[in-house]
Amino acid sequence: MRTVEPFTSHAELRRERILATVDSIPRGRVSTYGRIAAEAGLGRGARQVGAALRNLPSGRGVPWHRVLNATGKSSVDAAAGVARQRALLEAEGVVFSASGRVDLKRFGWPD
DNA sequence: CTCGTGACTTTGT
DNA sequence: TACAAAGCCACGA
Repeated sequence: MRTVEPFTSHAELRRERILATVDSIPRGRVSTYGRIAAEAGLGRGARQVGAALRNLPSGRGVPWHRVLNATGKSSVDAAAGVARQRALLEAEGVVFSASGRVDLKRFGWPD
């Protein structure tokens, strides 16, 4: 069969690379929007990473919860969302400080 | 082309 | 540690 790539916009390719990178974060580790952007070859496109995760197609199994901001905190707005993200990470062994932050020196990825 | 927006980041108090 | 301001970047009105 001829994998005829029916039209893949530049924006779509970029999004795929972002999701692929997020998907490569090991279980029990976390990364940041900025790092993901760099890893995916977006330079300073941290906000683009956030945008990609914001409208995630449910059920694709992307470990969105392993992405935190540069200070090690959740950037998800709704309190319920923050709690869900934290629960998922704690279930993998990630530890949160009293101020609700994750030590990136210890759980950050890539090392 | 200019403006406003946003799961961001860096810098300066 | 916390907050504000400015920087940054793709998008869409």
